[in-house]
Amino acid sequence: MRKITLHDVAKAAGVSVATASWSINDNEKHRIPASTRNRVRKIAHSLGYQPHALGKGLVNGTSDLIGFVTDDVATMPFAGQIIKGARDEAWRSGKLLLIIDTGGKESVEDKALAMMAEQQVQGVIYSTWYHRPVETPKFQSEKPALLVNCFDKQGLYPAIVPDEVQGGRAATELLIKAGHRHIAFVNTTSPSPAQTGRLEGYKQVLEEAEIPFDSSLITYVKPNQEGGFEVTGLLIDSGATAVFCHNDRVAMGIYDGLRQRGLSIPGDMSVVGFDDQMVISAHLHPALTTVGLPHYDLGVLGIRKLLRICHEKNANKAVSITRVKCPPIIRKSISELLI
Amino acid sequence: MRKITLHDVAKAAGVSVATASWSINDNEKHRIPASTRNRVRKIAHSLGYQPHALGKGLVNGTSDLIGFVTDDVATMPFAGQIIKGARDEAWRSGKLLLIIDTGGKESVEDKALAMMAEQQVQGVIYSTWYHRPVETPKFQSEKPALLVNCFDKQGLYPAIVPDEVQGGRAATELLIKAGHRHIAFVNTTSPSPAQTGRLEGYKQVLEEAEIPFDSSLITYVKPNQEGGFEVTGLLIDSGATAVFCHNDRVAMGIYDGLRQRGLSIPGDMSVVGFDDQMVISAHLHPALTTVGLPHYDLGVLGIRKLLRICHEKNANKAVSITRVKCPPIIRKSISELLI
DNA sequence: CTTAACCGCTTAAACGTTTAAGCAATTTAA
DNA sequence: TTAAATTGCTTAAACGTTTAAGCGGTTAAG
Repeated sequence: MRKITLHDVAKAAGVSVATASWSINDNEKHRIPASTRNRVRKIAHSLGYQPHALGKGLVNGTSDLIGFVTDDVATMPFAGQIIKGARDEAWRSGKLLLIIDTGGKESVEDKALAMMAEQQVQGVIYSTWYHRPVETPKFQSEKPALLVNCFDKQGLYPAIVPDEVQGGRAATELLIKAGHRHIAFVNTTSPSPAQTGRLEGYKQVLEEAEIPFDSSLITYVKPNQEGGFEVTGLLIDSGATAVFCHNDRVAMGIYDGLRQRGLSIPGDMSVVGFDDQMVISAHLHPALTTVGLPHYDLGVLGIRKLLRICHEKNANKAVSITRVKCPPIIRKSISELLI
Repeated sequence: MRKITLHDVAKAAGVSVATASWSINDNEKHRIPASTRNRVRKIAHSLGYQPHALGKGLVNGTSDLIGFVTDDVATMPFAGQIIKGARDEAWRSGKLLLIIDTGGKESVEDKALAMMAEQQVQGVIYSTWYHRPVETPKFQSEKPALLVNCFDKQGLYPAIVPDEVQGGRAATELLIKAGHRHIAFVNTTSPSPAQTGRLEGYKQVLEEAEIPFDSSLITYVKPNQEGGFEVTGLLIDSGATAVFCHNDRVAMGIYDGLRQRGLSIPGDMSVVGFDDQMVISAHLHPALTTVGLPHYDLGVLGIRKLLRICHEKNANKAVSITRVKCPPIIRKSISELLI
């Protein structure tokens, strides 16, 4: 049984292919009377007609695919939310995501961008699993492109990233509002927008609360469980009643460290994480109060902006960085301090 | 600047499009003398010619995309390895993965399968984030299809799944070899191939070691941290010296429970997990010995099998389920028992 | 010396769609 | 009553490839 083409539908309906095409798609220039349109549609459906994306794409000059190049979907799993957001938003416009993860290899990345161009994608989104500056990707076509969860050092493309400063503020505010005044900050040793942005937010809020900045409350560790575990001693010695951790994994390590010393959370120490890495944060004892990364929204906004650029021919060339809010997630790891 | 087509290349090289096409692709039926071929290729390259996947696909009757439909990439992150494996193997044959995750919604799934058909994919892989039986997906074309990490209840399609029985054996053997005789098994309450398979493996190994099966050592809990935490009491009372946990999250809960009672791992209790969920298992104190799921391999084998089916026209219709080994991952949570 | 095979290439059809241009019949405007 | 506009459609070109068929010219076989 051969595949049903538009031709078959047209013949069955006793009209030309042109009429069939206009009937099935709502072309605004060529209005077809409802009677014909419905008849053709009914016949198309009864024959089991399925449009042929390749034929369509060939004449339109573009497929209905949107390229999504990322360094690694799988490794840092919670970043998969970016894809989810992008997929949902793309879906709403009838577009499909063509995802390639490159494993961070530049050769793969170049090939990936070339393949996207070959596929005649509508545009390309370039995304990373953690927020960072990147070398400008070598987009292989003149199609629109933008960066999500990263930004190119030369500032040639629009970018959408989490607002690290606001995130740092949110975390610190949670502790301040609970009455804490001696708030340690366990930062990461890896230079990144997160490292500087969250610290900046922390400082801002302290200043606004008129708490003098005390650099002995700031420590730098590897951003994982081991880092948190090892810094616990210093943390206790510092006299802090609360700690803002660079991320949930560090917080998890500190949980371990405190428990090993017989200290309780939040009784002896209030803890705030960052990232809202569900597998961890929601299931620690007690559940961890943290700040989420707006991954889903990054994806949604990325596609939305990309499609907007696709549609406006008169390219609004204002290349800008959009910062998206990081929401505080309140659970059980902060104690209200009596003042 | 218009896009360079094969036509442009042909004209520049002073040959026909046919010759250009044969020169650029290595067609085995039509050999073109090396001199011509190299000349054309050089010109194509210097003009910056990029093949047009849509034109190609239209005449070939298929795109170079492979459909990958999954219920949820993002939620259960470690399953992203399936995609990684699939992507790597597809890449080796110059194919691209067209991934759609449906969020488990049937309406989305049906639409997704329809869209894959529209895109003229070479074939479709249907995958789930945990191993389970599924209703037979409504594949919308006669293209090859197969299931990965799941199998259809009617057995209409080939499937590739983890070997749960062997995994259960592997976990239990680790404990037996360390000298344990009283081995508890904290199973999940959710019915699944994992639930029955791992138990079966546990039983097999016990029997082979001539340890009588003791049903009081088997408990059933929700497969997460809370489940593990809550069962810790029972576990201690059972007199077991070791516990095989349905998964790493349960193990994490048991870590918490034991620690809260001042018991140590592996001194007071040896623990084996399942899944090798890196964020957890590699970073617990002590690092968790567990059994990995062969997600990456599932992906690789899935694509390999799919492409094989694509190529053999004389459809070898032997619809079979392939079971892939689950490797033990040895870390620090088992103590050698002196016998 | 004739016939057949081969070489290196060209011509042209085909894949399934969209859409500009055009045409006959009918309606509207003047 | 006639010209102009509108309606409802058709024809045919175009998108960028692949590939079957064919065509002169050379070489090999008999």
